[in-house]
Amino acid sequence: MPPLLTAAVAARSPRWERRKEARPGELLEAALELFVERGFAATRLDEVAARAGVSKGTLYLYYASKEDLFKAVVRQNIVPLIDAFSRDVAVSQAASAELLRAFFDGWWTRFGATRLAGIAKLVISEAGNFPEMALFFQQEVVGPQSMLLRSIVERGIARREFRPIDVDASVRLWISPLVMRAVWEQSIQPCCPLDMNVPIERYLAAHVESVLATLKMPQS
Amino acid sequence: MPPLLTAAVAARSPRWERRKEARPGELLEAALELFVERGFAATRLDEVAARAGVSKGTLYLYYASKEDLFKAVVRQNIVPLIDAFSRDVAVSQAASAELLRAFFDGWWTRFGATRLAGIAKLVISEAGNFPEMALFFQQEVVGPQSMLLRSIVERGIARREFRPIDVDASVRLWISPLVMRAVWEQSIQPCCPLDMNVPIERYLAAHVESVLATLKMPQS
Amino acid sequence: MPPLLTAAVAARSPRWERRKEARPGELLEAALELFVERGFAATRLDEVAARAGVSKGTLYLYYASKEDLFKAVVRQNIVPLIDAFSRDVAVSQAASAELLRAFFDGWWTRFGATRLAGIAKLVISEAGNFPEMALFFQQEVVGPQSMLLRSIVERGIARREFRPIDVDASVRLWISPLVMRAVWEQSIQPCCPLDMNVPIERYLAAHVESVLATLKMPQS
Amino acid sequence: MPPLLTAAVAARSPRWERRKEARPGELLEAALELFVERGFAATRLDEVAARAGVSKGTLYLYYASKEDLFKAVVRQNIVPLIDAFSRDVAVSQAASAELLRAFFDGWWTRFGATRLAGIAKLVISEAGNFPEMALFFQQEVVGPQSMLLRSIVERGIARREFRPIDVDASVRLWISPLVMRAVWEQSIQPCCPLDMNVPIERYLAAHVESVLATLKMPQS
DNA sequence: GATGAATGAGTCTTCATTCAT
DNA sequence: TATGAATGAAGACTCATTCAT
Repeated sequence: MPPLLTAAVAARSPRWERRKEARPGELLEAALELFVERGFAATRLDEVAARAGVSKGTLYLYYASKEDLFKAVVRQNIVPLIDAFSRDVAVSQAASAELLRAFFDGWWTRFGATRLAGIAKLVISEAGNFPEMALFFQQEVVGPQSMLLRSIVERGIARREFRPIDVDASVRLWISPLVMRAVWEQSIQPCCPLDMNVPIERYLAAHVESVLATLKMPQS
Repeated sequence: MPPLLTAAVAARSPRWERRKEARPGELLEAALELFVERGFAATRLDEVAARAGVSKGTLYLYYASKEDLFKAVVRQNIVPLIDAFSRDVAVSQAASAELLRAFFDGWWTRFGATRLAGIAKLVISEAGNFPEMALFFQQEVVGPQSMLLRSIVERGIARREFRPIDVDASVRLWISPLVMRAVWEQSIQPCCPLDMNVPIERYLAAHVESVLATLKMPQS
Repeated sequence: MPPLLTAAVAARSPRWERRKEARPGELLEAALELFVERGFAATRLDEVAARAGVSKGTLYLYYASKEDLFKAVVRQNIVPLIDAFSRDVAVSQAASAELLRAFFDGWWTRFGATRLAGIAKLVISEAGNFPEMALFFQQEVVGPQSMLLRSIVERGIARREFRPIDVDASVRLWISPLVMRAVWEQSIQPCCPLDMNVPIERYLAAHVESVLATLKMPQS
Repeated sequence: MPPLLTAAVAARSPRWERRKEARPGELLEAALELFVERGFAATRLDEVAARAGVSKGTLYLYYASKEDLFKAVVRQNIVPLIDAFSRDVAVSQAASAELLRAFFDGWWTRFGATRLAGIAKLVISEAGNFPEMALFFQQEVVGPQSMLLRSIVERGIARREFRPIDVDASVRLWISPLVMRAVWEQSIQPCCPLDMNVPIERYLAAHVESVLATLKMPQS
């Protein structure tokens, strides 16, 4: 048997297999983009299927309905995000100020600059129509991240690196600029070509500076 | 004459009433609520009309299309807001720190706690489908308010009340928690009944404290 | 009392009265134009009323429905047409050839060049939706005119001015070019700006010539 | 197993069938009938779909809008008609009188007695709303046919078979009775059950006779 | 499994008709 | 009598969903 044929067969078969495996992911990818851009109702399944390179009927082999697809998009994109971040921060021995800086930089790198930004915008937009999603998002994403930031702040206060403050309020307060910036870049920003936004580095630097100034011990 | 008959006649409401003056406002009100709650596409004009107490056809006497209604909702609710605020703050003789506090409190009272919060959420959600609205919102609302905050900060720096900082970045940074909180209360919050959010007073207080800490002159 | 005021009052009042009398006619006029131009369904009562200078509600004071208006338009424009023409021709002492020429010229002047042309186009177009109108038109307009033409031809044959022919067929045949031309000018012609149609005089002359050639006695 | 069951199973027609090839034709057929009968505006797409045996939505798989369907109906039915006729007549070696007779007979057989008659009535009725269609019809149908008739007449004159006449006027004149009769049978005629129209053979015979009498050389 | 033709419920939009003024 | 705001039934069109191939 000619080696070339063997190779061709060998090469073709796995790709076919791989595509079949990859279908759900490709569909979720396409759906995410469109849902983020247009919202749930204005997204047509025709387009999702087309962007994923399959027919509309195929979509229904993987997801039972449009709602189903929406929920899968949100869930599948959120779940992988709630893992590694906490661990990295929790085991650190660095100074609390450094931890804070790492938290904000890491948040942006791992979430704000990724598709989580789109998910956040999506969930905020469709919360009225999908309350479970909003709750899920709050519990699985916002809550844990707040806890993480809270733990850093509380560690700093316990260690007398930071002065005591209203932790509950501050945590929600200091998460906001990150989420807001992420959401902004997904919605308003693309519509304002003339608005030169501040570069993210300066934005983050100013944020860290502000947070640290607030936490600075009185005499130090 | 029997009182009952009188009552019956008085109670008999005509099949419809002629209220040309009041209609636009009632329709915009109803539309605003529904658009904010469900988004543009998921809002049915039947419902808008029903909530305004008119028939579907009447809606078209005042707005030529669903898009038209949407734009009217945004515009009519934004325009009245962009006036008085700046003037009040601009003429103040108070210390810059007090001005800042007034700005944040005022922002919440005049915007965050009003229907502008819903508009903001709406514009963010539908920016993909209505870029002009997003641009309009940025130019008429976000921009002017940023300018106002910026002018306060710069006044304080010029007067040596504040230390010099990255004004561009800080302004955007310090607006975020207000907008975020407003949007949050319109979307995620109502879906999370168990999440006891920090009261707005503590939230604002923490914000002002943080901002002032950042702006404090080194030795003072 | 100042004479000017008297004059003004005197002048206004009759005009007001006159207008009231004239309303139905003005409405029929406006309706005729629009019905001819766009057909029954595509004509909006808004426009009819506007063109007649009244409100839409006023229209209903004179005509109970759109169908009613349509029927009035057709009837009121047809009825005045079935009177004088026959008499003029019937009493003539002229040679039959001259009578024929007079018939065709008269037909064009009295019908083809008037609003009857529009009515004809209208009735033909809407016959499917208003069979009674079509029947009415046939009986009141087409039939009588055919009878008139037939009587002329038969008189000529009886007097040996014309040779005997298939009168039934010829009468219908020789009416056609007139009706066709009239309809054409109401529908296709306005859409073909580059098509230089033959002037009506040459068209009629050719028609009369053709008819007379057909009717000429063999040896004469 | 009971035969009845077998029959039932065999007879059970699926909820819908997949007949991509056949659909456009069936839809155009159904649409043509209804458009001719009722006009454009009064024809409902539901009915077109129902008559074609499909659902309303299916119609939109093939035609993007009602206007689109209308234009397709006109175009698809006209285009096939503008070809063979000219060739047949043009190559003939017969006497010009015979050619003329062939032209009129052929016109009726190929156009007047076919669905073109309905199209003509349709175009005349809707010219006000679809000027392009009217222009198209004039250019593709009326124009070419006039040219054909004109060429026959001019050939006869050139060969001294016919006497010289006003060709432009005569051509338009002599086409009219055919078009008129065709249109008549599509609109007024069906509404006048008592009107015994002249049979088409006598009508055509009288027409040919009239035309030939007009064209006869003086002394011959 | 994959396809895409077919479906039909759902929405926006129009407009003849009504009726309070 | 005249008005024009209000109505609601009707119709074009969309699109999530189904199913024969």
